[in-house]
Amino acid sequence: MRLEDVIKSNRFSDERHKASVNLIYTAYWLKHNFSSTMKECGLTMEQHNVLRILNGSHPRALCVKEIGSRIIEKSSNVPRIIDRLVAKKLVERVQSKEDKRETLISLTEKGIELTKKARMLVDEKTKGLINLTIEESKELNILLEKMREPIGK
Amino acid sequence: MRLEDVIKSNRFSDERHKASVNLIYTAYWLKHNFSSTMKECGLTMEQHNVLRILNGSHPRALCVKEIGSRIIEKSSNVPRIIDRLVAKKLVERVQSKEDKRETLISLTEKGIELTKKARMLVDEKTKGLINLTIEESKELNILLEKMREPIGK
DNA sequence: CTAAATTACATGTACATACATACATTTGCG
DNA sequence: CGCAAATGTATGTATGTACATGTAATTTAG
Repeated sequence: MRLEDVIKSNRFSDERHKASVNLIYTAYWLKHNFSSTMKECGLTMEQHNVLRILNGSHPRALCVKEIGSRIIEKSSNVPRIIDRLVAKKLVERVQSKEDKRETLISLTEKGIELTKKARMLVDEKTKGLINLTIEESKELNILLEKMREPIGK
Repeated sequence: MRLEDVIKSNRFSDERHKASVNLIYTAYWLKHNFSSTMKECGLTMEQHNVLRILNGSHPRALCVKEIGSRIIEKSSNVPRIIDRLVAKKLVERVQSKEDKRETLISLTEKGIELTKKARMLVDEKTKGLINLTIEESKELNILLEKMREPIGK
C-alpha cells in the first residue's frame, strides 16, 4: 500500500518530511507483522526481545541493566517485562552475590525451547515479508545511518 | 550513533535483517526526538496527530472514524485520545444529526492556536534533525515503498 | 572510616497500543 | 414493514512507553 493511500493525504512539505512519515509507517508495518507472528508463541515483541538477548548470552545470566542496554527501543521498563516472563516461567530471577543491587536473569528450559520456536517463526516471516534484495538492503542501511548523523558534523 | 553501538551486537542474519532492525531503531529515534519537541506544547505525538488531521479539514468537523483512517499507526484508540484533547479544551465533540452514531470532532480556537505553534516547532526540528539531501530522501522513499510491496507480486 | 553521592532495581502515574466486547443507531433484505 | 446484520463509538483489560520517585547496596570523597 502506498503511503498516500495509508494516511489519505499527500501534503508533505518536501521529500524529507515524506521520508520521515514513510519511515515511521514502515516501522509500524514491520512491527505489526512481527507482533502477530510472535503471538503464535504467546509472546509480545518486547518479551521476545528480552528472551533473544538472554539467549545470546546463554548460559551466562545478565543483570537488568545489561538487558536494557541491548534493547532497541531504550528506556523501556525492563523489570516489568521480566515480571511477565517470570510469571510464564520462561526466565529466572536471582539476586547477585557480588553486587546485591543486581538481579541476574537467565532462561529456563522452557524459555530456551520457546526462544528456538520463536526464532524459527521470525526467520520464516522475514523471508516472506521484506521485498528488498541484499543490495537494496545495503543502500537502505547506508541511508538510515546517514539520516541519524548529527547535521553539520 | 551506529546501529551496532546502539544494540551492542552485530549478529545479523543478513543485510535484510539488519535493515529491519535499523528501520525500527530509526523510527524510534525519530519519534523520540519529535516527542520531546511536542512536549513543549504539552502534547503527545498522537494528540498532535489528531490535531493536525483536524486542522487539515478545518472548519469541517470529522467523525472519529475519519480521524482514525488518517492516522499513521492504525487501530489506535481514537476516542480516548479525543477524551484528552476535550479535557484540554483543544477540540469539541458533538453528536452528528445525520447519523446519531457518529460524533463530530472539531478544533476550538485554543486548539487552532496550539496546532499552529506545534507546526512551527516541528518544522524547525525537522530541518535540524534529518541529515538527508532531497535526493537521498527520494531514494529512501523508493526503498521503503518497495520494501512493503507483497513478494512475488 | 563515615557521610554523601551514585548505582541498580522496583514501583507509581499518565498516556498509548492491541484486542475484545458492549451498546445504540442505521441499513438492508425477506 | 420488521428484524438481522453492519456500523460507529465507547469501554474494559493486558501490555508497553516515558518519566518521576523510592529504596537498598555500593562507591567515593573528605
